[in-house]
Amino acid sequence: MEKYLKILKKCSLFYGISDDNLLKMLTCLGAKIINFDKKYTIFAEGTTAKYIGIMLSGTAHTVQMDYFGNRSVLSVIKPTHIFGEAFACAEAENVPVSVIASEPCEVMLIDCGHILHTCSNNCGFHQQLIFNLMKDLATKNIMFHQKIEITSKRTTREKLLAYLLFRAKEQGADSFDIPFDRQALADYLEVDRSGLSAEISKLCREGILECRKNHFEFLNKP
Amino acid sequence: MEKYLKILKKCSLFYGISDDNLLKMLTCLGAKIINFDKKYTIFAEGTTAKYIGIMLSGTAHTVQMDYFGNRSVLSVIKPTHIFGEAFACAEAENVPVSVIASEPCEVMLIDCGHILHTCSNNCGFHQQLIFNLMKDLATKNIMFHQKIEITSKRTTREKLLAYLLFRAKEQGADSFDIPFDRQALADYLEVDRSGLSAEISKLCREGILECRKNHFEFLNKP
DNA sequence: ATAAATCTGTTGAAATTTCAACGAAACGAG
DNA sequence: CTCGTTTCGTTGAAATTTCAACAGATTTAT
Repeated sequence: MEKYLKILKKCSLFYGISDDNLLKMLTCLGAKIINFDKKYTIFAEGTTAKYIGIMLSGTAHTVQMDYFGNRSVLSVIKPTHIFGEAFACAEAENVPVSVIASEPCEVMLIDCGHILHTCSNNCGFHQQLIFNLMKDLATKNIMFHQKIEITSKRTTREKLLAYLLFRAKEQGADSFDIPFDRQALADYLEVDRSGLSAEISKLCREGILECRKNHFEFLNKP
Repeated sequence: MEKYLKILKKCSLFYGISDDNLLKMLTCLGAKIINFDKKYTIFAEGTTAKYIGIMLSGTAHTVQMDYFGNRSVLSVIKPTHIFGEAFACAEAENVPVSVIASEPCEVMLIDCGHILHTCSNNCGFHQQLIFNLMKDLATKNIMFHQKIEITSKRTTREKLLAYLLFRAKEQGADSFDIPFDRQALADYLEVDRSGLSAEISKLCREGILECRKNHFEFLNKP
């Protein structure tokens, strides 16, 4: 476990908890670590939520499929991020999304019941843990607002610009990277991939944007 | 306060707390009650979140406007519902949405700091309150998933059907009401109002649906 | 009850998106 | 390095959405 301490300390779930206590707590919580290869399913749609996941290394996407097989990417999961906590905390019986590794991953899984119901040993850190979890849930709530704000735009161009302006603001620079390839970006924005490519080209031709793969730069903000 | 007890007891925030304790707690929390007329702003976009709201009577909508003035309705708030808790718990400084009364409302406001930071009197109910708040946040998180699932469909028809099928399932009947007028439904689905009206008419002509104002009935599920 | 305001359904034209198909470029495995 | 695979940008046609405008229905205010 100790080899993951550096990552775990950056995880919002463990904010304000000392190294010693963190390690003891993980044992107490029954935390386990599992590896997933690229494209493997970490949490599967339709199953019952029980575990909270913590990404230790690699990347995964939260993905939703509709009847017709259209894929929608809801979020990107990077090291130190936690995931699945909403379904676990709400005790959902039929999770409507999957979490899929987009590159090889190491994931820590913690049974949510162990967090919510203070253990018989009554470690005092549980209070802090619960508090951290609440702040995380609230923050994710707000992130969904952002996704909805972006995808509620009516045209591909507006969605793309709204998304890129958010990322630029987030990284505090006109020059920035995004964590999606074209198809994943199209899925996130809920638009057609080819139409998205066309729109990116158009913005470049218009001198508003410069783009090389996942790297973008605003030349003139619109 | 006592006249609101019946509503408050149905509020998920106070689940598992006895009447006596609830009334004592409200005093301790400094809860206050405010009235809003139709169309009045309860929480304004751009301000700092501090209070959690509890709807006592009336209805409100969570609304978001983009640069160009397009309105998006994110959720409907009915009596017993709580709102604003995500921003208050995350201590957001610039709330990106407004809450607007869609009919005259009575609202209870509680300073979120009073909930999160156990008071000096150290009433024991705070633990339960915090637990309830967490479950609420997790549940709302899942509701956003649903909105995203619906609006990620590509056509007006698919969005409308996805929405109506959710509502039918929710109310456990093929005959059901929705809490939106046409414009609000169009805003929720992120589509054009006239196109939505046209699609509703079309579904009725096709014998799939029957519709009278806010009341819908599936004759043949698609 | 009446007038004013709001909501709703319809239409057709214009704008936009989706879809399918293709070749070029980038990537990965052996 | 080369082959096979995946990603990417482009295109034009078909499908869909948006927009603007209007009239009938419904609701609200006086």
